[in-house]
Amino acid sequence: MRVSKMFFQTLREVPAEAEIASHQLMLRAGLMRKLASGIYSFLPLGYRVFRKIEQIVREEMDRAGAQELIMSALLPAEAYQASGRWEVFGAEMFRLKDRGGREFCLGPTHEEIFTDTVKSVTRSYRSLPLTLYQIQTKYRDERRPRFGVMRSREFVMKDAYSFDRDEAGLDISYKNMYDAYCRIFDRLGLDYIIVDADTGAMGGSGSQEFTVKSSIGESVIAYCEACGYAANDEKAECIVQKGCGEEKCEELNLEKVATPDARTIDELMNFFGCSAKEFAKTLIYKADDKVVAAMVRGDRELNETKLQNILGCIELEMADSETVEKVTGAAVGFAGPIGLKIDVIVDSEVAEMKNFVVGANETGYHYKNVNINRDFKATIVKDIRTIKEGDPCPKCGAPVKVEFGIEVGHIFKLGTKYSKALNCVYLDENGKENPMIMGCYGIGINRSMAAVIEQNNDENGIIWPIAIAPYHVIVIPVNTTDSVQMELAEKIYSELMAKGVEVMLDDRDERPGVKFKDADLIGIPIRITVGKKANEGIVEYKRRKEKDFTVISAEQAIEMAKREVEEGCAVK
RNA sequence: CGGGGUGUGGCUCAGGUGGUAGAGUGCUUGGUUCGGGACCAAGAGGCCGUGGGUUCGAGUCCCGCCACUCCGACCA
Repeated sequence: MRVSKMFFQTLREVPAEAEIASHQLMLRAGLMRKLASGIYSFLPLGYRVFRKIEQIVREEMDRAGAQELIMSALLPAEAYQASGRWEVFGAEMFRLKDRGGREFCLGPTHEEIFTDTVKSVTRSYRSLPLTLYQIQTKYRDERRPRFGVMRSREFVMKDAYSFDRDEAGLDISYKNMYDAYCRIFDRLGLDYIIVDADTGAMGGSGSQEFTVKSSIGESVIAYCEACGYAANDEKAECIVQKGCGEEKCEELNLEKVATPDARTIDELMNFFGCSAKEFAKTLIYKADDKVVAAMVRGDRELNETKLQNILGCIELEMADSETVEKVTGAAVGFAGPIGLKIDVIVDSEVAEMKNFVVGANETGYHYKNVNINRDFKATIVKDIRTIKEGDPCPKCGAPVKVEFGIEVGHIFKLGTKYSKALNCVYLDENGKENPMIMGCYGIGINRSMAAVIEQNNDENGIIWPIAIAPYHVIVIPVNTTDSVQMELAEKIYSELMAKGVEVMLDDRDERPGVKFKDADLIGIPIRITVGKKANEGIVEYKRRKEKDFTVISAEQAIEMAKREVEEGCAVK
């Protein structure tokens, strides 16, 4: 491609809307343009990268035996109503009606539609196992689109769905996808970690996230360097640290204390002059239509995902102050478990505490020396807190680390959630009907692209891995008015193309500085500069990721580039 | 959904106390340059987000709306 003819534009200044490196660079390098909040167009240069990522995903899916198809993004409501997700998705689903008033949505994900399709085609155990996939546009009306393409309202996802006869078959299909995902993210050049995750709105029995470590990531992961345990914060199990002597502690007499103006844990710490660990927070939640109380230690954060899973509710939110006052009979800030008439879910750590402080359900008062079982009863005792840096690893007990990550892939064991809801069954050898056992597997294409940039950039711009670079090589004649330079540049350009190398020729009548800056910004892995020594057939060969260049003959440069591209794109 | 901020050429931004628009960059043309975002000159490009109000007169003041953006949505 001749740069003079290319539809692209680089920006010298950082667009005001972009906060993070990948977003800034994608705009500055002219890979994409914003149309509206969370909605982007990909321009030719960006789309080339996009398609290469898609292609890697496609190759690995095919290699894993999955079959590609494509479904509409515009979907009738029925299948989602059957699975219950028409309600579950809530405001996040783009909904619309046709002229006849029938309801549709723009698909946020396609479990229901795949299930429905397989149901109508596949009847026999002989046809299983089966894995299908598509690379298709998804729509989610995000609460808050952010970070460019990292969290957008329209995005492309590779979604795959496996159908098996039994759990053992699912385990094999799942592992197969797991391995394919590792190959995909390896080929994309990403540094990632695989963590256990909650199944969330998808339902099912197990799931793992492929996460790229990054400070701007929105998922929180806890991992153990000692044993390799890794899970996201929604999932990471918390265990109770024993041996602090509480067990032997004598239970003191319950005492009601006037605590005017002390509502928050900070205020209470001041008032009582002790640490947050000696308080138990009582949080009032609305779980669908039911109101419940949940208790965690003063220094802990409640884990809403865990609580939601225990309660089995669809929606979970903190109760408003009106509800809190009605249920506790006190202003917000004085809730406690004693005398409450609603279910009380107690964190396993709180169940081990002795003589702690809770709200008295009376404005301006707290109880001290509270003890579980003597003073109140828990409806359920379970782990409902969020893991923190330094907490013991649930596998080996060593302190865990907590970091942020970008979720680029997610795999789930769905089980029969959708096949039962939509009656997707097969006949086994005995002619008996059984629901298919499903798995589903997603990769965000746009997000993966942004993640690669997050991990591969410097102050000058993007540094693409060769496998997904928009072009492999850029040839820069320093002076386009010099016919010797131009002739050599043209020769290198056409010879590289003849060898199957994707190459740009920066034939613009610009000063060399401008061309170098642009080449660095858009991150082309190999740069061949044709300058003063063109008359001797000598050029400069420079890699984007390295600081220095080497001076070699044009022939050597062509050979070297060809070899490097072959190596960089090779599939192991 | 709650709170804050911002809307002025493609991009980054100026425009006290009201008097119908500027700079830099980018773009076009000519010239001088030519190894890390050159210089000179001449141009093109804006119903100042939108609707209303105040006023002789609104980019500027008042009200509504919209869009974009940041923070929060774990406060007991």
